[in-house]
Amino acid sequence: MPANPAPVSRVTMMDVARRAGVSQPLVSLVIGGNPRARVADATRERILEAARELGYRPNVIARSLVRGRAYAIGLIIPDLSNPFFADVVRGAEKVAADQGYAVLFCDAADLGAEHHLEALRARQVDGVIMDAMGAASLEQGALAGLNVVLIDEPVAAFHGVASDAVEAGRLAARHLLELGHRRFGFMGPASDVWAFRMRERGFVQQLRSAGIALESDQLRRSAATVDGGRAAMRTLLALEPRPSAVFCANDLMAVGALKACARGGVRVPDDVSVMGCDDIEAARFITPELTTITIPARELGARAARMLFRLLNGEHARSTRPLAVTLAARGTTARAPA
Amino acid sequence: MPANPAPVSRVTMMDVARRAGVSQPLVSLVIGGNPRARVADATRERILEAARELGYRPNVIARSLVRGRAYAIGLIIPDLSNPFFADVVRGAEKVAADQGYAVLFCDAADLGAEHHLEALRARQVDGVIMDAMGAASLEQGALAGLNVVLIDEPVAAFHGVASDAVEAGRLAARHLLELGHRRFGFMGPASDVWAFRMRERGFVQQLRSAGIALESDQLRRSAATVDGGRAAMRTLLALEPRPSAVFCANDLMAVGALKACARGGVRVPDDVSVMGCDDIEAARFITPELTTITIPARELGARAARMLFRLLNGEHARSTRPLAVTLAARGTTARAPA
DNA sequence: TTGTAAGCGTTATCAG
DNA sequence: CTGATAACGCTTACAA
Repeated sequence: MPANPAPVSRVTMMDVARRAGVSQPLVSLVIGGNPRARVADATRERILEAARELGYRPNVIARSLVRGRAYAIGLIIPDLSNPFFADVVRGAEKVAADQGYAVLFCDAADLGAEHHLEALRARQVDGVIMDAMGAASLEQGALAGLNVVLIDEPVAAFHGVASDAVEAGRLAARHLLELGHRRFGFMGPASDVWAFRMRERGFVQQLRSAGIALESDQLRRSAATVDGGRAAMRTLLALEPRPSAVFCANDLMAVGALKACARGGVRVPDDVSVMGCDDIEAARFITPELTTITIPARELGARAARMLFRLLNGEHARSTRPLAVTLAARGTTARAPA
Repeated sequence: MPANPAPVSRVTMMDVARRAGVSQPLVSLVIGGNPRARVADATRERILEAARELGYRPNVIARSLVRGRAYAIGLIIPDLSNPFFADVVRGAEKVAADQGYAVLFCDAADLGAEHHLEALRARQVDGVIMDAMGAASLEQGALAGLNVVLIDEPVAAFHGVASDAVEAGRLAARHLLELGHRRFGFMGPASDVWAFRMRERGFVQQLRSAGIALESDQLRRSAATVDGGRAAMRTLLALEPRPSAVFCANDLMAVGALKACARGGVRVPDDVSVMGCDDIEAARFITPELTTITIPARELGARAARMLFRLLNGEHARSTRPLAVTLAARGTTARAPA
């Protein structure tokens, strides 16, 4: 059995200083790599060597305390089991790691955003990235005084990056219309998550401008999960007349919808066309591959991180325009049946 | 546009002390919640109220410095785009958050484990969880002096938790044998990741004890991804005679294998049975649903975290036996064709 | 060029 | 019970 807890780093600047026969602050000067530090080359060498021999590693905590910067950011997402958010995390983590920042990962599925925000505050994080967490509905002041970048949830009071969710809905509608569909269905969660609302809006708008109105029974509210999609599709399939094309608020729902079709003996895309939104990797696992709207999840995370760092550096973090989304026409959509 | 960087927490214990008319250390005593702190009820109340009014929040960084504990752990995984690891992360994060620990998330896909370990060290993390990162092949000393818990990679020198990977392979073989298959294929990555090696070993062993040997051409080396699986399956299908059952080292490969079958006009499971391993959620997205071995990813992460905390508390972290894996017999396997 | 002194926000150890 | 006083490891003036 391995040995027990060992202190991580016992070697301090003081140790290095003693070994090199200099004062501790001088070590700080050299190690800190301050470019304009004028230290005799000989001493510098001596210090660096002493540090190397001792295996010295700077203590970020101590540095944080004195500099008032934690060199860490918080990242809160609704649920890592949705691959879409996993990509957002990857994008943000990469950028942060490149900058030498740590990412304090928080999944709000269990503990709730407020709780995590409290914890992040206590850790003095330099900023927080939140994805689709209903920032508007957070307890008053949960975000006060924090450097925040919101993903896919434009709120005037905060910085943020977003995908072009309305366009996502429009693209879906356009694609389906072009295939000759005239009778539609839509499914999305009841929650007030911005991206879902906008996707729906874009979809409905585009249909309307083609002279097609959606009755309320063509518009199903259900959880944004596979099970939710399955349930919603069942009721949609029971409609009379039955929609020939269905747009799902995200890919997980679309997968559920497909399952419901398979179970109900409804052929996709021959009898009914199904579209998702997000373009998670699994969209191409299924057969036929899922027609969907590609949302650049990784880029969303990466941009949010970049924007946050710009903020932290006092640069003007101009809010960029929505990230472009694109149609990924694949196998679950086809011309409307005659 | 929102306002610029604001210091996170300006209120210190000193402020609270002044407001309550007591000394700062006394505030620490009260706030620290030390149960055996004998403080006059009146003063305690006064302090707590002052803290509330000022909106005081403890500064974890300062506490960390003096206590020599960061109350944070590092979590390094190979690649978050594999949903299996996302589940591991979820499990570990939940446990850590419950304990008031922060999780410094590190994806080794881009920067490499060594780099992240260095960064985690500098942050004085109390411990590190690593999943399938080839700890054995890490640069000498990269883990030295760190409290480490390894997932799915038993190394004598470190604590760890693992799934029963050999049994996973055996279960797959047994299932396929029971279905009457006699001619097999296996695909796995060339890397020396423990879990993959053991899955293969269990599979091969079980077949051998049934009197069946695998020729080298029935054993394909390929990346543990969808593309890798597709490529491997292509060559497997070209074999003469062709295997009637194929076990893939993980679900992503199996998905790729399925794609290759579809493309090659090979019916699953009628012509050939395909099995995966992991049981990621997407295993049930496809049709027919993927027969696979369920590896309790979340539990793996959760246990690793629990074990790490036991370690940190100086408790004897008994290494538990491998986590049980189970067969999930679904639609991609069937009786061997006549 | 280098050393001294002060302080970041806490906790912990002692005397009063 | 309470309150100085001294760390924790580092950065940053300011002296020498």
